[in-house]
Order: sequence, then C-alpha cells, then structure tokens
Amino acid sequence: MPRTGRRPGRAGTRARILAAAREHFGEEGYEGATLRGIAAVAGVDPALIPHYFGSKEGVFLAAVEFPVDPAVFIPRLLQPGLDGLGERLTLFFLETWDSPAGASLIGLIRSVVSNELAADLMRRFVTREVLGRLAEAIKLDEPQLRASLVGTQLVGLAMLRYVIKVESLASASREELARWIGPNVQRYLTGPVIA
Amino acid sequence: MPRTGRRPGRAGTRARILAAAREHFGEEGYEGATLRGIAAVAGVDPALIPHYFGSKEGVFLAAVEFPVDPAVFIPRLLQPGLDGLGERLTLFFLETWDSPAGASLIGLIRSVVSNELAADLMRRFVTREVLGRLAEAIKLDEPQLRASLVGTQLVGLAMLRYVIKVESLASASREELARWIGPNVQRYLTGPVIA
DNA sequence: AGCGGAATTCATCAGTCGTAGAATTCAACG
DNA sequence: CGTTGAATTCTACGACTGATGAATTCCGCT
Repeated sequence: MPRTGRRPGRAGTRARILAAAREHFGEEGYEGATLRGIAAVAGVDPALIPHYFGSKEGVFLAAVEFPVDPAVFIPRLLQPGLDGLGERLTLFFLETWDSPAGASLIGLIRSVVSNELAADLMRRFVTREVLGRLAEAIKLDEPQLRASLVGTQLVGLAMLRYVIKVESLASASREELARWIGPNVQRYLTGPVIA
Repeated sequence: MPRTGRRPGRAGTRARILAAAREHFGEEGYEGATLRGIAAVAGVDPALIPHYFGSKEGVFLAAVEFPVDPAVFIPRLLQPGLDGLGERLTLFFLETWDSPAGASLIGLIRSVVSNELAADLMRRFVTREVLGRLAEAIKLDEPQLRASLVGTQLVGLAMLRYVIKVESLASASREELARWIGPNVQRYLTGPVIA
C-alpha cells in the first residue's frame, strides 16, 4: 500500500510551538496563558496546538522544563568539596535568577502555585533531580530533610527578591546576599543533626 | 427634604459578600476566582458585587486581609526578649499555617504570585506592618535587611511545606522544623553583620 | 396610605476561552 | 500527472467571564 503524502515542516512548527509555549506559560502561568497567545508568539494558527499536543494540558506538559540542568550544575558545585558549598550554591542560585533564564523561572513559580498539575511535576522533578543528587553528596543523617531545608531558604529568597520584589532584597548585591545566606544554607547541609 | 427609602440588609449582605470573597479568592487566587463563584458562596445575586464594590478588583481590595494581626503577635513574640526569638517565631509561623487560617494564607500566596496588584498590596503591608515592627525591635545594623532575610526563610518554608508539599517537610513535626530553622532565623535577627 | 429610594433581581452584552471538525494547501510518491 | 495524506487554515460552537442598566421589591419615613 502507498504510504505517501506530505512530510515537511514537521520539525519546524512543532518546535516553534514548544518554544512559544515555554515563553508564554513562563510569563503568564498555566491559568493565565492561552492557546491563542502561544500561537501568536509562535506565528502559527491556534488550532495547530490542540492538533499537535491534544489539549492545553498536553502542550503544557510538553513545554515545562527547567532552564538549567541539575545533572550539570550540581556536580559542578559539589566538585570543590562540601566546604563553602552553602555560599557557592546561593550565589549560583542568584546568578541563575539574574540571568535570562530567570524570567522563565518566575513563570514556573506562577504555574506551580496556581496549578496542581504543575505542582506535582515540580515536586517530582525537584525531589528526584535536585534533592536526590544533593542528598547523595552529603553523607550525613537525614539527607532528604537537609536538602529540603536548603530548598526552603532558596525558594523563599526567590519569592521575596524576584516575585514580590521586597526592596531591601531586590537592591542588595548577589555577593552580599550570598554572604548572609550562605552560612545558613551550609548549616542545613553539614551542621549537627537535630533531634 | 425627605431622605427616606429602604435602609435594611445593608450590613448583612455586604459583609456576607466580603466573607465569601475572602474564602473564594483564598481558594482560587485572584485570576481563578469569579464574581459568580463568590456570589454563590455568599448566596447572593452576582450583580450585587459590582454594585457594592464597583468591580472585581474593588471587591478584591476590600477582601484581602491578613488572618492574623501583626500588631498583636509581634509584640507577644518579642516580649520574652531576643533570646530564642528565632525558634519562637518559626514555631508561631508553623502553628498559624496549620490552623484554620492556613487555608486563606495559601490563597493569599496564590493571589500574590499571579497578580501584580496583590503583590503590591502584600509588599506594602509586610514592609510596614511586619518588617517594620521587627526591625524596630532589633536594635542592630541593617534591621530592614535582617527582617527581610527572616521573611525569605519563612516564606520558603511555607512554599515547600504547604504549597508544593515536599514530603520530608510536610511530614515533619512543627517542633522538629522549628529546631532546625529557628537558629538560622536567629542568626539573621541577631548575628554579626555582614559586610 | 403612599411615596422615595436603597436593595436586589433579571436579562443581556461583548469578549474570551478551549476545542472540534470541515475545508484547504501542498510536498512526496507511483 | 494525479493521487495520497499529513500540515495547515478557517469557521464556529458552547461555555464562561466581568460588567451594565432597566425592572422590581420592599423598608422607613411622612
């Protein structure tokens, strides 16, 4: 039987939709984003999105991704050893948020907070890819809890400095903040265990 | 001149709308909430809301409020002195989130993250009512920055424990978490100043 | 009783959303 | 060339949104 027919633009359009979806979901969060908005950014007909991805939820699942790869940056931060890891980690975190990738991170937070599906994805991803790797490196008691506590400090920092934009944090330099916060992160990582 | 006419239910309905608005904004956040949803909770005609408050934004501004009063709890926490304040503050924070008031706090976070207007309100309120009072009590250098850093730790804790529900934090007891986190909060409050 | 006017209801508008499906375009093949 | 079938476009449906304004109810006063 003849399996012929058109077979072109496939790659191009689908990828452009995904890129536009990342950008638009990033700015608006899951609820605020619209298929028409994504299509406009992609320069594409809106009906193409449900066609390729089935639904709004489908394209969201396909588009969500971390702008940085934990498999890369975590070993790099761990390489010099556990000493000063708290401050290195904090500084790297701030540098990432201040880089172009920061914009899509705000969108990621918007989606996670407003949407149960995104919160599930994030929980699984962070637990497996980030906390797991960190916990593996610090060979102490309660590694999961320690890594999660580090998470609370860094996520809270992002919330107040980048989302709510509290003045005294938004105007401080990365280096000063890392010096304040680094030792607390370090204590979570390598301090004495708490009952 | 006769200034007569109907003058009844005024108090009742308006207050019921406000209560319903707090509940519904709390569950859905600003974008997700709808006037019809609020009206349904209040048992009231939807058109009454724009009538009383002008618009969705109007009823939101009227409804947003902290479930706990900083003017009350901050002096109470400060009363025993600065020693152990970090742990007391953390424990009180966790108790508040675990109380019935916690539900509306999640909604407050949803609104703050998804809506610029709510973020403005929150920034002003927290700066003036919470950080201001704290900064006044600790008579050390950089009181605003210290209080804001405390905020990062506590907000991040709320995000991971109550919004994202990271397992190791969600299942830990309030007391254990306060023992882990309290000393770090204390360091922000009274530790040596950082360049 | 009867009137003024606030409180409340009702119908509806214009706009946007996600989605579905028919119609059209067009590269790849026989 | 002509057929095939994926890629793309177009149109539209049904549901929902915030908001408006006219109609109605009914209390408080004279």
